[in-house]
Amino acid sequence: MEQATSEKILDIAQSLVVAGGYNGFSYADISEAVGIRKASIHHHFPTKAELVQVLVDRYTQRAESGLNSLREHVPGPVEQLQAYLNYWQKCILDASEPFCVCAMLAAEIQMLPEPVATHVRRHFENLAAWLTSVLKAGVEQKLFRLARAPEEEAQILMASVHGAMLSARALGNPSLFAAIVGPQLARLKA
Amino acid sequence: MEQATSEKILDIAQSLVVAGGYNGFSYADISEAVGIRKASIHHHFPTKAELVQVLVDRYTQRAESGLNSLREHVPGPVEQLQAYLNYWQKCILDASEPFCVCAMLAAEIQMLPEPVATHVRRHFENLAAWLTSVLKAGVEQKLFRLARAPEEEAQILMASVHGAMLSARALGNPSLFAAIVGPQLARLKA
DNA sequence: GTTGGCTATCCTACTAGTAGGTAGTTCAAT
DNA sequence: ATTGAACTACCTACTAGTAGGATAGCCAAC
Repeated sequence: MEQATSEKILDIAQSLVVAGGYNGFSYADISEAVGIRKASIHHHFPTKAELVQVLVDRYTQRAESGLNSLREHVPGPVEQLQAYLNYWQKCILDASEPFCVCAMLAAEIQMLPEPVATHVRRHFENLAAWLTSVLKAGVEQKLFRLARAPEEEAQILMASVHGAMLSARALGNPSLFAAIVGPQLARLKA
Repeated sequence: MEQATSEKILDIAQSLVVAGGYNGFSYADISEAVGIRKASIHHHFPTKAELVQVLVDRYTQRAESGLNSLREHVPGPVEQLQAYLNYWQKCILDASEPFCVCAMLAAEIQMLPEPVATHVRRHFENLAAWLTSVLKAGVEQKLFRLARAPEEEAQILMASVHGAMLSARALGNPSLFAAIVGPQLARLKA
């Protein structure tokens, strides 16, 4: 089963966004990477704003269903959180996706087309909500002992994850991600 | 005393970088904001890469001397750290500089001209080193009790700061910065 | 079962506008 | 007289986006 062209376009565009943000790539870049003419990309995605909007939508959709399936299939809040962090650790270590699309776009949110900005904001809200729910479950089962409200601890954890991605990238040291994020999980455990 | 044109150019360029990153602005944008022709900017800064390089250099220089003067003039490691965090909290709340130039550029470090990337990396190293030294001093004076090595805690703190900036921006909630970063300082205190 | 239409995909060729950058000039202050 | 800083005018390359045509597959109707 061949992959659909529009999916290929989105895949390439996503890796380009991860590398350089919204203004860091052009239709010509995608064209070259996919092996298709520029005009053909406009056939699938009339404007750049639409392309990125669909891209972010797909990303948030996948993230949400991925997180929810973790919550269903992984036993225990501690393991769920660990699985989430492991996922990113792997992505960063093997450079398959060394940065979160939405974190990248959030940095330039002021310059983004409004619909894209809205989707990015929603991803942050979703992620915070997921982390909150896992923390709450952990507290109920006496697996976590939090110094603050679960909502607050979720925000702290999310910020640590994004900050750790940034440090790993800035210092060119992929293993820094785990070194920063590991202790943050550890200190939540009861 | 009128401000020098080259400084005006750097000021505008810096605010544009903070808003949209390296590829988020053009000489035309600066031209308009400064009230000068495009070619005149090239007189001061022949290439965009040089302009941003000087910009980052000025930024890191200021940051380093600012941090060092904190360490000299503010009594006590706890207060020094608090002063650093307060500085950013103020910048974000009054929107005067709602994001760190180097954090912004670090996100797109793969696409930056090599000399710029090097300067950005150095800022991360400098900041981590400053935080480490303050934490060490605090431990010696029994003001901090760290669960990990000071170098590690410094990385965690730095990541929290950058992640908190990102969350505040993404969610359009400036006060989120303090809500994330405050508890991180609190948990270090003995 | 072949014809004819419909649609999806991709193409060539083009547009207007913007990117970073250059050449050469003017002009005031040294 | 020289210099620094500004200017006008321009260049080439690239940007997102458009117009219109070629090819192929599918799905009737005959």
